[in-house]
Amino acid sequence: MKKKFNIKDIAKETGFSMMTVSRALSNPEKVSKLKRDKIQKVIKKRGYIPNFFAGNLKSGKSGFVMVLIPSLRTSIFNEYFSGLRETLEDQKYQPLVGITDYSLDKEENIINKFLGYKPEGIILVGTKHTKKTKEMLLRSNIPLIETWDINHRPLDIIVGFSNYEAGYRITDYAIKKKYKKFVFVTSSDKFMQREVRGAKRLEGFIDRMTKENLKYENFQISDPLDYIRSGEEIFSYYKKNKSKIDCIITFNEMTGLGILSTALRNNIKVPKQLGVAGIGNASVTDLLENKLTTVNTNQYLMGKLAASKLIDRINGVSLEQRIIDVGTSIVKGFSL
Amino acid sequence: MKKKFNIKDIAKETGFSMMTVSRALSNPEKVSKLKRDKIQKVIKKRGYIPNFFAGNLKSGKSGFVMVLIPSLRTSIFNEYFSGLRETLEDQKYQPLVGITDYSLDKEENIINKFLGYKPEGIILVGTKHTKKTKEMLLRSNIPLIETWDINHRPLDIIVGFSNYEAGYRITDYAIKKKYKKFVFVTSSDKFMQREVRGAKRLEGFIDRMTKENLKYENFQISDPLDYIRSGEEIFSYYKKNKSKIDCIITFNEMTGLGILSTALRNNIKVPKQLGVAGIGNASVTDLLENKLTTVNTNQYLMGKLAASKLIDRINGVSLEQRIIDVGTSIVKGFSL
DNA sequence: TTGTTTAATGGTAACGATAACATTAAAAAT
DNA sequence: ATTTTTAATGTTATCGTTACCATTAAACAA
Repeated sequence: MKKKFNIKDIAKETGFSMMTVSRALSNPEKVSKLKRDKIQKVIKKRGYIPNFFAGNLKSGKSGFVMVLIPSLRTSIFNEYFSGLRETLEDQKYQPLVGITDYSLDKEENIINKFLGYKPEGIILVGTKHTKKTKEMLLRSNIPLIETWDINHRPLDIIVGFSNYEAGYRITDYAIKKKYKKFVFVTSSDKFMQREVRGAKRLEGFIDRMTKENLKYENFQISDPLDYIRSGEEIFSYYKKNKSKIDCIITFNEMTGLGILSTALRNNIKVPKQLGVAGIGNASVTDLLENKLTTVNTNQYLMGKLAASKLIDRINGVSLEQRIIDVGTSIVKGFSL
Repeated sequence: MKKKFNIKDIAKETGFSMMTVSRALSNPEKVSKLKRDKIQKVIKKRGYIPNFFAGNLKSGKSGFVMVLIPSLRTSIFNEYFSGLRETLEDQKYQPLVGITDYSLDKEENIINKFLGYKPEGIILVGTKHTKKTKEMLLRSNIPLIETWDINHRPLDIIVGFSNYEAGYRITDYAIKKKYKKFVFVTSSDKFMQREVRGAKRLEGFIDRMTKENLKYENFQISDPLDYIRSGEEIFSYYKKNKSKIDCIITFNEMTGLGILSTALRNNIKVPKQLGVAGIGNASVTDLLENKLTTVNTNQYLMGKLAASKLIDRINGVSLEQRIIDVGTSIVKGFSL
């Protein structure tokens, strides 16, 4: 094994003490320029790489921020993650990324593991967590942001939007467009236990429907990650029940794109014959010729805001609000 | 500050030695069930969280794998990253994600920083790096995979495909479809210094063109990350030069989707009046009603393969091949 | 001049875990 | 009964930094 080169060796080679070398690295202004330069020269020449583990161990500061995301396989969370990452990076925090696959149990496991990296902050998606997750989080006493949803009892701070409102709003918009016969698409029950936010969107839809005294169906797709296939599933359901359906609203945007694209390919007249809308606006939503009508949930902003509130919190800045609503708004497309 | 609870405290509380506790955590089978259970009970009761930094420092093993990606803002790297991540996670490795924004200098900076986390492996996108990057990587002597490209002088191991071939192949396909007047879209020169892989795709295009004695143009978009706007830029160029263009090939898939969608929206008859093709197949490419013809570059497979080769390498498994080509293939859409 | 502040440096003791070796007791082999 | 092997545990010495406190010299003030 290669012999490691460390601060001690630099100290020996320069003749300075270890502390001076350590300071030259982390508090350069506390060391005379002369020594700093000599130290830098040796570092360059020998290719010294500091060991963060040692530093973190002693200082107790890791620079890590735990970032948990349901998935990065589809593009749903890309903008959100970019917002987070850019802001964290600007402030010299290193995101530690974990993928939960929409599973609260996986979330629990990852949190349990990641706490060992002594993150200085935590950013989660969703406000629903297992009991043990909550216990761990509270016990750890680490600044925490929950995102992508709103409730009135944040574990620490929430930066999100109301999924209920999103469902309600797009439904309201569709009703005003005179559609009468609705289908709301969610993932299968099995998956829905995970997809908490989808359930809230459905609730919003149902409430608006009920208010109008309209009937509706809830169609469930088998694999929410495969939106191409989902599109086909929904379409074949539509074909069988054409007379009973004039508007399809999906619980997320990728599924909306899936059914929209399939419908167009099958020469359905959208939005005349069939209205289609989704919820959420990953930037791909404006790609289709027949742009998807959807609900803007401000992912990028939400990411940026979540990160900056977290950093405020880490730095002990006092916050006026613990619940920050980034809001939702209709994105008018052509599909509805 | 909250008092920390560590192995020493568990040792005290159970009456066992620190080593027994340590073993109960990392080599449970080496500790009698009786003690293990008691230790587990205390851990649960007190919410003990191990400190990875301490462990890593002593053991020299971090469990980290450095994963550098040009961008996660668009969906181009989603599948690749998912492949990587899933495989790494299966083998208990924790990806440490860095975003380079397609910049070789940023890549250098991130590598320099991340080496401090003592990663056990490194996975990069691309085979072109700054001189200092190469020096650092070689000096570090850490198993390394380069991806998304092929050359014959790998720093360590390459798992990729030929971007030249991808450009050549889609052009060949387009020529066989009888298109004659080509535009190849890349990003602006400024950006192209970064977009090494785009340049190679262009080369492949040019070589195929030259062979056929066909003339062509190279149009450059201003912001490759904004494919909606790129679509409009390309389209307005097309409108001005309609008579001189019957086929547009873009250096990546998102830009291809951008121009395809804009063209359709403007009632251009694709593929009759205008052929459109991209290179690369993020799963969104099949979304459009008029599905994009493109080149499959096997991202998910490449990710999985890169990760598993890396792990082999970490484990000292001897490899027959240091250059692994995942290949490319035409994805027949309707746009060309 | 003498006392006081400031800047630059160094010595020592951790941070919290584990590798490596040592020990003991029990089980197996002769 | 004695030796050998195995399993379970403990002791000690770090891993590579930085916090903390001490020291020295120079700069400034009274």
